[in-house]
Amino acid sequence: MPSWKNVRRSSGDAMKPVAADPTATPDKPQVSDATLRRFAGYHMKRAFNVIQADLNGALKPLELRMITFSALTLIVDNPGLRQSQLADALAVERPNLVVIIDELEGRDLIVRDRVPTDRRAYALKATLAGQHLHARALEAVETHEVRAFSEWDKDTRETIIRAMGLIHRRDREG
Amino acid sequence: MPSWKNVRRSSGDAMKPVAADPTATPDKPQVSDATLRRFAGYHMKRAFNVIQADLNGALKPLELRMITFSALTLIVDNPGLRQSQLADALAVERPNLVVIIDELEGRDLIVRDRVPTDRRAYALKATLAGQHLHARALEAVETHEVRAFSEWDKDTRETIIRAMGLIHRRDREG
DNA sequence: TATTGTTATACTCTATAACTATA
DNA sequence: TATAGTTATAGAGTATAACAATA
Repeated sequence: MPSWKNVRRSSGDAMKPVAADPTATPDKPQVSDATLRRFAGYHMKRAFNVIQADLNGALKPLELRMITFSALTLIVDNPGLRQSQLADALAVERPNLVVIIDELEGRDLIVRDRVPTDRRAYALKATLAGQHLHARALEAVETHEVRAFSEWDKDTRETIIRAMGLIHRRDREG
Repeated sequence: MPSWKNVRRSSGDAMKPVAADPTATPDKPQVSDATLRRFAGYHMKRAFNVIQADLNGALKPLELRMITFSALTLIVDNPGLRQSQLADALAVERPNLVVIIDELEGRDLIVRDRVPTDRRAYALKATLAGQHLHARALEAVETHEVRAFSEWDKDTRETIIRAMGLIHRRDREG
């Protein structure tokens, strides 16, 4: 008799419905995710949602989110960066970057300086306040990463970073 | 002289702005993501965006998305599943699941059967058409995974699945 | 009282077309 | 003609409060 646990699928019975066990306990039966669990994409989605929510929580006291933190970081590390370069580096569409920059500029964390040699473009620079907030945010994110990935040993962490890098580098270049 | 490449930060110079190199070539200078690159969360976000977009492309011919594919899979594997259980298994809020179920039901891929013993609840079951579409979708997703993760060797793939599993299981249970 | 499914709503993220001012 | 930044807009995804029917 099929049960909620250990449901397995093969090409042979793929079309045969597996009946729900009517004698299962009335309190929550186990839901089998045996099929989905085979896919790395499924695990990535689930894990990333947890990480992102958790990171945003860690940045909330500084009124930053993952994306505004990332933008601020790139501006601090690359003063004079233009919006189009930043959009490209963050893999964000230019129109969507505008509101992010507006937000950071409105809080006086960065400035939009005109580029004298190209009056269409802005050179983005962090203000002193922006640099200070960034330093605090960096600490918060570092603390978060240690906590969020505490179950991972060093090798696992390096494998993840290398493997994820392969994916988005291929997308960038291929 | 600081350049766009190889910008590194230490606590000592964290507050000192690194000037943009005004002599950099007018064509795209390199943007340093040295700081961000240290964080696993950053790599996960970038990689997951690529994978999700790619998977949705693979499912598009079947008019499914990642979330509708996942829902259909769980219903096929667990006939009689209730919406609240499915929402829980998918880590989706119940209100948001309603429209997903509406969509699958509207396409006659699943049915909402009343549960005789609890007239508040629905027992979700895949129709024959739903089972057929699911079998085709499963093939598409399997093909996609082989292609999407072609740079990963078997060990890497297993490490990812195990490591990601640790994150969302902790979230689920802790 | 508590739970199942639902409606309404809102906020974020993402994606595209079209405009302006410059080059 | 092409590019940088902008506006407007639309579609997903996600989250919460509150309701009707039922337990």
